[in-house]
Amino acid sequence: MQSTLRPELNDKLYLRDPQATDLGRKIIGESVRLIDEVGFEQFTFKKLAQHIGSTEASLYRYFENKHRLLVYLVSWHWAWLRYQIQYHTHNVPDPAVRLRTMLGIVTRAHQDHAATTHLDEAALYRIVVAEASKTYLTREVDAVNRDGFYREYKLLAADMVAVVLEINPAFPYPHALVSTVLESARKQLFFAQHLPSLADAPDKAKAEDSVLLFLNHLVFAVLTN
Amino acid sequence: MQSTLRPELNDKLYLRDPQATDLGRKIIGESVRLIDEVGFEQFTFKKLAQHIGSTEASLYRYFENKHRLLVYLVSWHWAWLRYQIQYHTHNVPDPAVRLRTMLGIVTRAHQDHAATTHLDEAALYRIVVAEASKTYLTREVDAVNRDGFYREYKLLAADMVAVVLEINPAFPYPHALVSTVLESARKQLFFAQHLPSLADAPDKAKAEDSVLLFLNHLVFAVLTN
DNA sequence: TATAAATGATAGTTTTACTATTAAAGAAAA
DNA sequence: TTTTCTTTAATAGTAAAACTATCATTTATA
Repeated sequence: MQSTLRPELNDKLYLRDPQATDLGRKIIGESVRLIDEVGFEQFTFKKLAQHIGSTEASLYRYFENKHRLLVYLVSWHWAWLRYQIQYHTHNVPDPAVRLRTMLGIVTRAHQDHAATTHLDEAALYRIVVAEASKTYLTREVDAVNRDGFYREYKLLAADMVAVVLEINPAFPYPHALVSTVLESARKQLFFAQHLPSLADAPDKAKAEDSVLLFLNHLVFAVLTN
Repeated sequence: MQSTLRPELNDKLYLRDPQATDLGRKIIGESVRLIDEVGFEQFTFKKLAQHIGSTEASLYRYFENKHRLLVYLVSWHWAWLRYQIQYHTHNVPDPAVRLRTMLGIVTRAHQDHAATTHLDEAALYRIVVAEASKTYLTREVDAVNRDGFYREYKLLAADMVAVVLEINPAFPYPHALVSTVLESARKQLFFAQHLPSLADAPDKAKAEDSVLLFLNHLVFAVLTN
Protein backbone atom coordinates (compact mmCIF):
# COMPACT_ATOMS: atom_id res chain seq x y z
CA MET A 1 0.00 0.00 0.00
CA GLN A 2 2.81 2.33 0.85
CA SER A 3 4.37 2.15 -2.56
CA THR A 4 0.95 2.73 -4.08
CA LEU A 5 0.18 5.79 -2.07
CA ARG A 6 3.50 7.50 -1.65
CA PRO A 7 4.35 8.49 -5.19
CA GLU A 8 0.95 10.14 -5.55
CA LEU A 9 1.75 12.88 -3.05
CA ASN A 10 2.94 16.16 -4.51
CA ASP A 11 6.62 16.51 -3.72
CA LYS A 12 6.26 20.22 -3.14
CA LEU A 13 4.38 19.38 0.04
CA TYR A 14 7.65 18.90 1.86
CA LEU A 15 11.23 20.12 1.89
CA ARG A 16 12.66 16.65 2.40
CA ASP A 17 10.60 13.51 1.82
CA PRO A 18 9.48 12.35 5.27
CA GLN A 19 8.77 8.81 4.07
CA ALA A 20 12.39 8.35 3.01
CA THR A 21 14.08 8.58 6.40
CA ASP A 22 13.73 7.34 9.90
CA LEU A 23 13.36 10.79 11.37
CA GLY A 24 10.86 11.69 8.67
CA ARG A 25 8.63 8.75 9.46
CA LYS A 26 8.83 9.58 13.13
CA ILE A 27 7.73 13.13 12.34
CA ILE A 28 4.67 11.87 10.49
CA GLY A 29 3.73 9.22 13.01
CA GLU A 30 4.20 11.35 16.07
CA SER A 31 2.69 14.52 14.65
CA VAL A 32 -0.53 12.61 14.01
CA ARG A 33 -0.63 11.50 17.61
CA LEU A 34 0.27 14.93 18.97
CA ILE A 35 -2.13 16.97 16.85
CA ASP A 36 -4.89 14.54 17.70
CA GLU A 37 -4.07 14.98 21.36
CA VAL A 38 -3.56 18.73 21.72
CA GLY A 39 -5.17 20.16 18.58
CA PHE A 40 -3.48 21.97 15.74
CA GLU A 41 -3.26 25.39 17.42
CA GLN A 42 -1.49 24.03 20.48
CA PHE A 43 0.75 21.82 18.38
CA THR A 44 4.27 23.19 17.87
CA PHE A 45 7.44 21.89 16.29
CA LYS A 46 9.16 22.31 19.61
CA LYS A 47 6.74 19.94 21.35
CA LEU A 48 6.95 17.50 18.48
CA ALA A 49 10.75 17.55 18.61
CA GLN A 50 10.66 16.81 22.30
CA HIS A 51 8.32 13.87 21.73
CA ILE A 52 10.56 12.23 19.18
CA GLY A 53 13.83 13.21 20.81
CA SER A 54 14.91 15.54 18.08
CA THR A 55 15.20 19.28 17.66
CA GLU A 56 13.12 22.04 16.17
CA ALA A 57 15.76 22.83 13.58
CA SER A 58 15.71 19.25 12.28
CA LEU A 59 11.95 19.32 11.75
CA TYR A 60 12.19 22.52 9.79
CA ARG A 61 14.32 20.66 7.30
CA TYR A 62 11.35 18.47 6.46
CA PHE A 63 8.48 20.96 6.49
CA GLU A 64 8.51 24.68 5.98
CA ASN A 65 6.12 25.11 8.88
CA LYS A 66 3.39 23.32 10.75
CA HIS A 67 0.72 24.39 8.30
CA ARG A 68 2.54 22.61 5.48
CA LEU A 69 2.81 19.54 7.66
CA LEU A 70 -0.95 19.63 8.18
CA VAL A 71 -1.51 19.92 4.43
CA TYR A 72 0.74 16.91 3.98
CA LEU A 73 -1.14 14.80 6.53
CA VAL A 74 -4.54 15.75 5.14
CA SER A 75 -3.37 15.09 1.58
CA TRP A 76 -2.15 11.70 2.68
CA HIS A 77 -5.63 10.99 4.00
CA TRP A 78 -7.34 12.00 0.75
CA ALA A 79 -4.91 9.91 -1.25
CA TRP A 80 -5.59 6.99 1.03
CA LEU A 81 -9.37 7.35 0.65
CA ARG A 82 -8.96 7.53 -3.07
CA TYR A 83 -6.93 4.35 -3.04
CA GLN A 84 -9.56 2.57 -1.00
CA ILE A 85 -12.28 3.79 -3.33
CA GLN A 86 -10.45 2.56 -6.39
CA TYR A 87 -9.82 -0.76 -4.75
CA HIS A 88 -13.48 -1.26 -3.84
CA THR A 89 -15.12 0.10 -6.97
CA HIS A 90 -12.87 -0.74 -9.89
CA ASN A 91 -15.00 -3.58 -11.19
CA VAL A 92 -18.43 -2.47 -10.03
CA PRO A 93 -20.52 -1.67 -13.10
CA ASP A 94 -23.45 0.11 -11.46
CA PRO A 95 -22.51 3.75 -10.81
CA ALA A 96 -25.11 4.02 -8.04
CA VAL A 97 -23.47 1.18 -6.18
CA ARG A 98 -20.09 2.78 -6.74
CA LEU A 99 -21.29 6.10 -5.38
CA ARG A 100 -22.76 4.38 -2.36
CA THR A 101 -19.44 2.70 -1.70
CA MET A 102 -17.65 6.01 -2.09
CA LEU A 103 -19.88 7.64 0.48
CA GLY A 104 -19.29 4.77 2.85
CA ILE A 105 -15.55 5.14 2.55
CA VAL A 106 -15.63 8.92 2.80
CA THR A 107 -17.60 8.81 6.04
CA ARG A 108 -15.37 5.98 7.21
CA ALA A 109 -18.45 3.96 8.10
CA HIS A 110 -16.84 1.40 5.82
CA GLN A 111 -13.37 0.92 7.20
CA ASP A 112 -10.38 -0.92 5.93
CA HIS A 113 -8.59 -2.56 8.76
CA ALA A 114 -6.39 -4.70 6.59
CA ALA A 115 -3.59 -2.48 5.38
CA THR A 116 -2.54 -0.72 8.53
CA THR A 117 0.41 1.51 8.08
CA HIS A 118 2.93 3.19 10.30
CA LEU A 119 0.48 5.92 11.18
CA ASP A 120 -2.64 5.89 13.25
CA GLU A 121 -5.40 6.22 10.67
CA ALA A 122 -8.20 6.72 13.17
CA ALA A 123 -6.30 9.58 14.77
CA LEU A 124 -5.59 11.02 11.34
CA TYR A 125 -9.29 10.90 10.52
CA ARG A 126 -10.10 12.82 13.69
CA ILE A 127 -7.52 15.39 12.62
CA VAL A 128 -9.09 15.61 9.18
CA VAL A 129 -12.53 16.15 10.71
CA ALA A 130 -11.37 18.86 13.09
CA GLU A 131 -8.58 20.55 11.17
CA ALA A 132 -8.80 19.92 7.42
CA SER A 133 -10.65 23.18 6.76
CA LYS A 134 -7.65 25.02 8.09
CA THR A 135 -5.56 23.77 5.20
CA TYR A 136 -7.39 26.13 2.85
CA LEU A 137 -8.93 28.75 5.14
CA THR A 138 -5.83 30.93 5.04
CA ARG A 139 -4.71 34.03 3.26
CA GLU A 140 -2.28 31.89 1.27
CA VAL A 141 -4.91 29.65 -0.34
CA ASP A 142 -4.27 30.96 -3.79
CA ALA A 143 -0.51 30.68 -3.55
CA VAL A 144 -0.73 27.27 -1.92
CA ASN A 145 -3.24 26.14 -4.52
CA ARG A 146 -0.99 27.31 -7.34
CA ASP A 147 1.66 24.93 -6.01
CA GLY A 148 -0.83 22.09 -6.33
CA PHE A 149 -1.13 21.42 -2.63
CA TYR A 150 -4.81 20.56 -2.84
CA ARG A 151 -4.35 18.09 -5.67
CA GLU A 152 -5.32 15.00 -3.70
CA TYR A 153 -8.59 16.51 -2.58
CA LYS A 154 -9.43 17.67 -6.08
CA LEU A 155 -8.63 14.27 -7.55
CA LEU A 156 -10.93 12.61 -5.07
CA ALA A 157 -13.67 15.12 -5.84
CA ALA A 158 -13.17 14.65 -9.58
CA ASP A 159 -13.57 10.88 -9.25
CA MET A 160 -16.86 11.41 -7.47
CA VAL A 161 -18.04 14.00 -9.95
CA ALA A 162 -17.50 11.47 -12.74
CA VAL A 163 -19.76 8.95 -11.03
CA VAL A 164 -22.37 11.58 -10.27
CA LEU A 165 -22.52 12.47 -13.95
CA GLU A 166 -22.70 8.83 -14.90
CA ILE A 167 -25.81 8.51 -12.75
CA ASN A 168 -27.35 11.75 -13.94
CA PRO A 169 -25.55 13.35 -16.87
CA ALA A 170 -27.91 16.31 -16.82
CA PHE A 171 -27.31 17.23 -13.21
CA PRO A 172 -26.21 20.87 -13.31
CA TYR A 173 -24.17 21.12 -10.08
CA PRO A 174 -21.97 18.03 -9.81
CA HIS A 175 -18.91 19.82 -8.41
CA ALA A 176 -20.90 21.74 -5.84
CA LEU A 177 -22.76 18.60 -4.81
CA VAL A 178 -19.59 16.57 -4.36
CA SER A 179 -17.68 19.20 -2.42
CA THR A 180 -20.76 19.83 -0.30
CA VAL A 181 -20.97 16.14 0.50
CA LEU A 182 -17.27 15.84 1.28
CA GLU A 183 -17.37 18.86 3.54
CA SER A 184 -20.63 17.82 5.12
CA ALA A 185 -19.30 14.36 5.93
CA ARG A 186 -16.69 15.90 8.19
CA LYS A 187 -18.81 18.73 9.55
CA GLN A 188 -21.72 16.51 10.52
CA LEU A 189 -19.40 14.22 12.38
CA PHE A 190 -17.91 17.17 14.19
CA PHE A 191 -21.35 18.57 14.99
CA ALA A 192 -22.53 15.19 16.24
CA GLN A 193 -19.68 15.24 18.74
CA HIS A 194 -19.69 18.89 19.78
CA LEU A 195 -22.82 20.72 18.62
CA PRO A 196 -25.40 17.92 18.43
CA SER A 197 -28.35 20.25 17.82
CA LEU A 198 -26.90 20.93 14.38
CA ALA A 199 -26.87 17.24 13.43
CA ASP A 200 -29.25 14.29 13.42
CA ALA A 201 -27.13 11.68 15.11
CA PRO A 202 -29.00 10.29 18.10
CA ASP A 203 -26.10 8.06 19.11
CA LYS A 204 -22.76 9.82 19.37
CA ALA A 205 -20.86 6.58 19.16
CA LYS A 206 -22.56 5.68 15.88
CA ALA A 207 -22.46 9.15 14.41
CA GLU A 208 -20.71 7.85 11.30
CA ASP A 209 -23.64 5.60 10.48
CA SER A 210 -26.17 8.42 10.86
CA VAL A 211 -24.09 10.72 8.71
CA LEU A 212 -23.82 8.07 6.05
CA LEU A 213 -27.60 7.56 6.01
CA PHE A 214 -28.12 11.29 5.71
CA LEU A 215 -25.64 11.70 2.87
CA ASN A 216 -27.02 8.73 0.96
CA HIS A 217 -30.51 10.12 1.29
CA LEU A 218 -29.35 13.57 0.22
CA VAL A 219 -27.31 12.53 -2.77
CA PHE A 220 -29.75 10.05 -4.26
CA ALA A 221 -32.74 12.28 -3.68
CA VAL A 222 -30.99 15.06 -5.54
CA LEU A 223 -29.73 12.90 -8.38
CA THR A 224 -32.95 11.02 -9.04
CA ASN A 225 -35.26 13.99 -9.20
CA MET B 1 -32.38 47.91 14.02
CA GLN B 2 -29.65 48.33 16.53
CA SER B 3 -32.01 48.08 19.45
CA THR B 4 -33.56 45.02 17.86
CA LEU B 5 -30.31 43.23 17.36
CA ARG B 6 -28.21 44.20 20.27
CA PRO B 7 -30.12 42.70 23.17
CA GLU B 8 -30.10 39.35 21.39
CA LEU B 9 -26.34 38.89 21.67
CA ASN B 10 -25.17 36.76 24.55
CA ASP B 11 -23.51 39.07 27.05
CA LYS B 12 -20.89 36.48 27.85
CA LEU B 13 -19.43 37.10 24.43
CA TYR B 14 -17.60 40.12 25.74
CA LEU B 15 -15.98 41.45 28.89
CA ARG B 16 -17.41 44.93 28.41
CA ASP B 17 -20.25 45.65 25.99
CA PRO B 18 -18.62 47.07 22.87
CA GLN B 19 -21.87 48.63 21.65
CA ALA B 20 -22.14 50.76 24.77
CA THR B 21 -19.04 52.92 24.34
CA ASP B 22 -17.23 54.89 21.73
CA LEU B 23 -14.08 52.82 21.97
CA GLY B 24 -16.16 49.65 21.86
CA ARG B 25 -17.86 50.64 18.63
CA LYS B 26 -14.51 51.60 17.14
CA ILE B 27 -13.18 48.16 18.06
CA ILE B 28 -16.06 46.47 16.25
CA GLY B 29 -16.00 48.71 13.21
CA GLU B 30 -12.26 48.69 12.72
CA SER B 31 -11.74 45.01 13.52
CA VAL B 32 -14.13 44.14 10.69
CA ARG B 33 -12.11 46.25 8.30
CA LEU B 34 -8.77 44.91 9.54
CA ILE B 35 -9.68 41.21 9.61
CA ASP B 36 -11.17 41.55 6.15
CA GLU B 37 -7.95 43.14 4.99
CA VAL B 38 -5.25 40.98 6.57
CA GLY B 39 -7.12 37.80 7.57
CA PHE B 40 -7.76 36.50 11.03
CA GLU B 41 -4.34 34.89 11.59
CA GLN B 42 -2.46 38.08 10.77
CA PHE B 43 -4.89 40.18 12.76
CA THR B 44 -3.60 41.18 16.22
CA PHE B 45 -4.87 43.42 19.00
CA LYS B 46 -1.71 45.44 18.67
CA LYS B 47 -2.40 46.28 15.03
CA LEU B 48 -6.04 47.00 15.83
CA ALA B 49 -5.04 49.32 18.68
CA GLN B 50 -2.73 51.22 16.35
CA HIS B 51 -5.50 51.59 13.79
CA ILE B 52 -7.94 53.11 16.25
CA GLY B 53 -5.38 55.07 18.23
CA SER B 54 -5.75 53.03 21.38
CA THR B 55 -3.68 50.46 23.22
CA GLU B 56 -3.57 46.69 23.44
CA ALA B 57 -4.45 46.77 27.12
CA SER B 58 -7.63 48.73 26.43
CA LEU B 59 -8.85 46.19 23.89
CA TYR B 60 -8.29 43.36 26.29
CA ARG B 61 -10.80 45.04 28.55
CA TYR B 62 -13.49 44.40 25.93
CA PHE B 63 -12.60 40.95 24.67
CA GLU B 64 -10.69 38.17 26.35
CA ASN B 65 -8.80 37.51 23.13
CA LYS B 66 -9.12 37.83 19.41
CA HIS B 67 -10.93 34.53 19.09
CA ARG B 68 -13.75 35.80 21.29
CA LEU B 69 -13.92 38.93 19.20
CA LEU B 70 -14.34 36.77 16.10
CA VAL B 71 -17.13 34.82 17.79
CA TYR B 72 -18.79 38.12 18.61
CA LEU B 73 -18.59 39.41 15.04
CA VAL B 74 -19.85 36.18 13.56
CA SER B 75 -22.69 36.00 16.10
CA TRP B 76 -23.64 39.52 15.16
CA HIS B 77 -23.86 38.40 11.55
CA TRP B 78 -26.11 35.42 12.37
CA ALA B 79 -28.35 37.62 14.50
CA TRP B 80 -28.55 40.11 11.68
CA LEU B 81 -29.47 37.42 9.13
CA ARG B 82 -32.12 36.14 11.50
CA TYR B 83 -33.55 39.60 11.86
CA GLN B 84 -33.71 40.02 8.10
CA ILE B 85 -35.37 36.63 7.73
CA GLN B 86 -38.01 37.46 10.28
CA TYR B 87 -38.64 40.79 8.63
CA HIS B 88 -39.08 39.26 5.19
CA THR B 89 -41.03 36.13 6.12
CA HIS B 90 -43.22 37.01 9.06
CA ASN B 91 -46.41 37.21 7.07
CA VAL B 92 -45.68 34.77 4.26
CA PRO B 93 -48.02 31.81 4.61
CA ASP B 94 -46.36 29.38 2.19
CA PRO B 95 -43.42 27.64 3.92
CA ALA B 96 -41.76 26.89 0.58
CA VAL B 97 -41.69 30.58 -0.23
CA ARG B 98 -40.36 31.31 3.22
CA LEU B 99 -37.57 28.77 2.84
CA ARG B 100 -36.68 30.21 -0.53
CA THR B 101 -36.44 33.66 1.02
CA MET B 102 -34.30 32.30 3.81
CA LEU B 103 -31.87 30.75 1.36
CA GLY B 104 -31.70 34.01 -0.51
CA ILE B 105 -30.83 35.92 2.62
CA VAL B 106 -28.36 33.31 3.84
CA THR B 107 -26.42 33.40 0.58
CA ARG B 108 -26.76 37.17 0.58
CA ALA B 109 -28.03 37.07 -2.97
CA HIS B 110 -30.94 38.99 -1.49
CA GLN B 111 -29.37 41.95 0.23
CA ASP B 112 -30.76 44.59 2.49
CA HIS B 113 -29.17 47.88 1.68
CA ALA B 114 -31.59 49.90 3.73
CA ALA B 115 -30.49 49.59 7.33
CA THR B 116 -26.80 50.22 7.07
CA THR B 117 -25.12 50.27 10.44
CA HIS B 118 -21.85 51.44 11.82
CA LEU B 119 -20.11 48.36 10.49
CA ASP B 120 -19.32 47.26 6.99
CA GLU B 121 -21.71 44.37 6.40
CA ALA B 122 -20.16 43.28 3.13
CA ALA B 123 -16.75 43.04 4.80
CA LEU B 124 -18.31 41.16 7.68
CA TYR B 125 -19.86 38.70 5.28
CA ARG B 126 -16.47 38.06 3.68
CA ILE B 127 -15.11 37.43 7.17
CA VAL B 128 -17.93 35.01 7.90
CA VAL B 129 -17.23 33.13 4.68
CA ALA B 130 -13.51 32.85 5.30
CA GLU B 131 -13.29 32.64 9.08
CA ALA B 132 -16.55 31.52 10.67
CA SER B 133 -15.49 27.88 10.85
CA LYS B 134 -12.65 28.92 13.09
CA THR B 135 -15.13 29.98 15.75
CA TYR B 136 -15.89 26.33 16.50
CA LEU B 137 -12.92 24.44 15.10
CA THR B 138 -10.93 24.77 18.32
CA ARG B 139 -10.13 22.63 21.29
CA GLU B 140 -12.37 24.87 23.38
CA VAL B 141 -15.58 24.20 21.40
CA ASP B 142 -17.24 22.38 24.22
CA ALA B 143 -16.37 24.97 26.85
CA VAL B 144 -17.26 27.82 24.53
CA ASN B 145 -20.51 26.08 23.59
CA ARG B 146 -21.42 25.58 27.24
CA ASP B 147 -21.26 29.34 27.66
CA GLY B 148 -23.83 29.68 24.87
CA PHE B 149 -21.48 31.36 22.43
CA TYR B 150 -23.02 29.64 19.43
CA ARG B 151 -26.56 30.58 20.36
CA GLU B 152 -27.18 32.89 17.40
CA TYR B 153 -26.16 30.27 14.89
CA LYS B 154 -28.30 27.65 16.56
CA LEU B 155 -31.32 29.95 16.66
CA LEU B 156 -30.99 30.65 12.97
CA ALA B 157 -30.67 26.95 12.26
CA ALA B 158 -33.69 26.18 14.45
CA ASP B 159 -35.82 28.68 12.56
CA MET B 160 -34.92 26.99 9.32
CA VAL B 161 -35.50 23.52 10.72
CA ALA B 162 -39.03 24.57 11.66
CA VAL B 163 -39.78 25.60 8.09
CA VAL B 164 -38.21 22.45 6.69
CA LEU B 165 -40.50 20.37 8.87
CA GLU B 166 -43.47 22.44 7.87
CA ILE B 167 -42.76 21.57 4.23
CA ASN B 168 -42.04 17.93 4.91
CA PRO B 169 -42.87 16.80 8.47
CA ALA B 170 -41.57 13.31 7.75
CA PHE B 171 -38.12 14.39 6.64
CA PRO B 172 -35.72 12.49 8.88
CA TYR B 173 -32.65 14.76 8.81
CA PRO B 174 -33.82 18.35 9.18
CA HIS B 175 -30.97 19.51 11.43
CA ALA B 176 -28.30 17.92 9.28
CA LEU B 177 -29.87 19.35 6.14
CA VAL B 178 -30.04 22.88 7.53
CA SER B 179 -26.52 22.94 8.92
CA THR B 180 -25.22 21.41 5.70
CA VAL B 181 -26.93 24.15 3.73
CA LEU B 182 -25.67 26.91 6.00
CA GLU B 183 -22.13 25.60 5.85
CA SER B 184 -22.33 24.93 2.14
CA ALA B 185 -23.53 28.45 1.42
CA ARG B 186 -20.27 29.82 2.78
CA LYS B 187 -18.00 27.08 1.50
CA GLN B 188 -19.29 27.20 -2.05
CA LEU B 189 -18.74 30.91 -2.13
CA PHE B 190 -15.21 30.43 -0.86
CA PHE B 191 -14.55 27.67 -3.37
CA ALA B 192 -15.95 29.77 -6.19
CA GLN B 193 -13.36 32.41 -5.36
CA HIS B 194 -10.35 30.25 -4.55
CA LEU B 195 -10.83 26.64 -5.62
CA PRO B 196 -13.27 26.94 -8.52
CA SER B 197 -12.98 23.31 -9.57
CA LEU B 198 -14.86 22.42 -6.38
CA ALA B 199 -17.82 24.65 -7.22
CA ASP B 200 -20.18 25.25 -10.12
CA ALA B 201 -20.01 29.01 -10.40
CA PRO B 202 -19.04 29.96 -13.93
CA ASP B 203 -18.95 33.66 -13.12
CA LYS B 204 -16.91 34.58 -10.07
CA ALA B 205 -18.61 37.93 -9.74
CA LYS B 206 -22.03 36.28 -9.62
CA ALA B 207 -21.01 33.36 -7.44
CA GLU B 208 -23.74 34.17 -4.96
CA ASP B 209 -26.43 33.64 -7.58
CA SER B 210 -24.99 30.28 -8.64
CA VAL B 211 -24.74 29.13 -5.05
CA LEU B 212 -28.32 30.14 -4.43
CA LEU B 213 -29.51 28.18 -7.46
CA PHE B 214 -27.60 25.14 -6.30
CA LEU B 215 -28.93 25.30 -2.75
CA ASN B 216 -32.50 25.81 -3.89
CA HIS B 217 -32.21 22.84 -6.19
CA LEU B 218 -30.66 20.73 -3.46
CA VAL B 219 -33.08 21.58 -0.70
CA PHE B 220 -36.29 21.27 -2.68
CA ALA B 221 -35.18 18.11 -4.42
CA VAL B 222 -34.48 16.53 -1.06
CA LEU B 223 -37.66 17.74 0.60
CA THR B 224 -40.03 16.84 -2.22
CA ASN B 225 -38.85 13.32 -2.77
C1' DT C 1 -16.98 69.06 43.10
C1' DA C 2 -15.94 64.67 44.63
C1' DT C 3 -15.65 60.12 43.18
C1' DA C 4 -15.70 56.27 40.38
C1' DA C 5 -14.94 54.25 36.03
C1' DA C 6 -12.67 54.02 31.67
C1' DT C 7 -8.70 54.82 28.99
C1' DG C 8 -3.79 55.62 27.89
C1' DA C 9 1.12 55.05 28.52
C1' DT C 10 4.59 52.21 29.56
C1' DA C 11 6.79 48.12 30.60
C1' DG C 12 7.33 43.49 31.25
C1' DT C 13 6.62 38.05 30.60
C1' DT C 14 6.12 33.86 28.21
C1' DT C 15 5.54 31.39 24.11
C1' DT C 16 5.75 30.78 19.21
C1' DA C 17 7.89 30.53 14.97
C1' DC C 18 11.45 30.73 13.14
C1' DT C 19 17.09 31.22 11.59
C1' DA C 20 22.03 30.55 12.14
C1' DT C 21 26.11 28.23 13.50
C1' DT C 22 28.90 24.60 14.64
C1' DA C 23 29.84 20.01 15.99
C1' DA C 24 29.10 15.14 15.80
C1' DA C 25 27.53 11.02 13.65
C1' DG C 26 26.68 7.98 9.73
C1' DA C 27 26.81 6.61 5.04
C1' DA C 28 28.99 6.40 0.67
C1' DA C 29 32.81 6.98 -2.41
C1' DA C 30 37.62 6.81 -3.45
C1' DT D 1 40.40 2.89 5.36
C1' DT D 2 40.46 7.31 4.91
C1' DT D 3 38.09 11.13 2.86
C1' DT D 4 34.03 13.40 1.81
C1' DC D 5 29.32 14.32 1.88
C1' DT D 6 25.01 14.43 4.07
C1' DT D 7 22.10 14.37 7.91
C1' DT D 8 21.16 15.29 12.56
C1' DA D 9 21.95 17.30 17.19
C1' DA D 10 23.09 21.01 20.23
C1' DT D 11 22.96 25.48 21.21
C1' DA D 12 21.82 30.08 20.76
C1' DG D 13 19.50 33.81 19.19
C1' DT D 14 15.62 37.00 17.09
C1' DA D 15 11.13 39.08 16.16
C1' DA D 16 6.63 39.00 16.96
C1' DA D 17 2.34 37.43 19.36
C1' DA D 18 -0.41 37.10 23.23
C1' DC D 19 -1.03 38.49 26.99
C1' DT D 20 -0.59 40.95 32.30
C1' DA D 21 0.51 44.64 35.55
C1' DT D 22 0.96 49.27 37.16
C1' DC D 23 -0.04 53.84 37.39
C1' DA D 24 -1.30 58.28 35.60
C1' DT D 25 -4.88 60.78 33.30
C1' DT D 26 -9.11 61.75 31.31
C1' DT D 27 -14.10 61.40 31.25
C1' DA D 28 -18.57 60.41 33.08
C1' DT D 29 -21.71 60.32 37.07
C1' DA D 30 -23.58 61.28 41.52
